[in-house]
Amino acid sequence: MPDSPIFALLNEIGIIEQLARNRFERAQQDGLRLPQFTVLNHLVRLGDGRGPAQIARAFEVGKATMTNTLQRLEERGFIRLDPDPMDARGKRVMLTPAGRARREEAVRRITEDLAPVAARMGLPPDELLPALAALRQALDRARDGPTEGPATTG
Amino acid sequence: MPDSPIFALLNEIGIIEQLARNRFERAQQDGLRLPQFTVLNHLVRLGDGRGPAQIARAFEVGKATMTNTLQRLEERGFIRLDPDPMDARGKRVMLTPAGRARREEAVRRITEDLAPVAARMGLPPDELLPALAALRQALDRARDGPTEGPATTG
DNA sequence: TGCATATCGTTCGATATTTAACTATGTGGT
DNA sequence: ACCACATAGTTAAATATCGAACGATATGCA
Repeated sequence: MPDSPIFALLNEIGIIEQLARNRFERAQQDGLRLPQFTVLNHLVRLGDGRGPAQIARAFEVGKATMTNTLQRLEERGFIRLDPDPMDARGKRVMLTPAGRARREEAVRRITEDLAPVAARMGLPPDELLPALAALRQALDRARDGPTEGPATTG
Repeated sequence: MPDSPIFALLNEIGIIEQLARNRFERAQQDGLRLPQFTVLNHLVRLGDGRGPAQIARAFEVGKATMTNTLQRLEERGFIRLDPDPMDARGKRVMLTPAGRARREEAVRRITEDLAPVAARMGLPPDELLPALAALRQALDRARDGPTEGPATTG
C-alpha cells in the first residue's frame, strides 16, 4: 500500500479510528458524540473544577474546539460552567450528577457493543497497548510547538 | 473501575490518529487535507475511472462526504469528474497529471516528516500492522450489529 | 409494458475541528 | 504606576463528517 511502514501503520490507525467512532456514536441513543463523551470521561476520571483551556491542552485540541464541546455538554445539562473566583477571565468546568450518570451509561453501552469485537480479534489488546503508547509518545515528542502537559483522555 | 482493554486500545488509537492528522496537514504547504490526500492516494494506487459511490464504500464514508471531498479536489484541478457512458446517473473520477504529481509530493513530504518519529519509536511497525489489521477486520465484520459468527477468514 | 425498488450523486442541517482575530484580564519589567 | 506581553475564552469562516431527503436513472418482476 503506502510507501513506508510508519505510513502504513498510521493509515491503518486512521481506518480503525473511523470505524470505532462510528460504532461508538451508533451505540448511543441520544446523539452523544465521541468528543462530548471523552470530555465527560475526563472529568469523571480526573475530577472537575479545571478550566476549558487546561482541558483543551490535555486533549491537544484548540480552545475554540473545547468552547464548542463544552457548550453542547452544558446544553445537555451534563456540566456547569462556573466563574473562576481566582481569575476573572477563567471558568471552572463542573460535572453535574446527570453528566456523571450519562458517562456511566455511555461506558456501559460501548463496552457491551465492543464485546463481540474483542472476541473476534485474535490478539489480546494488552500486547498492542504498550506499542501504541510508544508510537503516541514518539509523535508527541517530535511535534513542533509548546510541550505542555500532554495527557491521555483518561 | 478500570476500562476494558479494547476500550483503552481504541482510546490510544484515537489520540494517535489526531496527532498524525495534525502532522500530515502541517507538513503540507497548500492546505491539502488528509481526506483529499487519501482519495488521491487511492486513485494512484488502484487506478481511476471509478464512481464516487464506489470510492465512498472503499473508505467507509457516506456518499455526501465523498461528494464534498471530490469537489475540493476538482477545484484544485487534481481530478476530473466525467460522466459515465455506461450509466447516465453515474460519474467517473479521473486523476489529472497535477493530481498525480501532488500525491507524490505529499508522500514525499509526510515520509520525510515521519522519519524522526519512526526512529524514536522503539518497535518496528511491521509487528504492529498485522495486529491492527486484525482489529480493523473485527470492527469491519461486526459493523452491522453484534452478530455472533465465526470468523471464517484467515 | 408498467410499477416497485434500488442505486447514483447532490443538497441541507447539525456537529466537530482548525487557524485567525477579538475582548477581557493577569503578570512582569521598568 | 504604566505599558508590553501573556493567557482565558469567544466568535467567525473554512473543511470534514453524518443522516435524511431529494430527483434522476436502472433494474427486477409480473
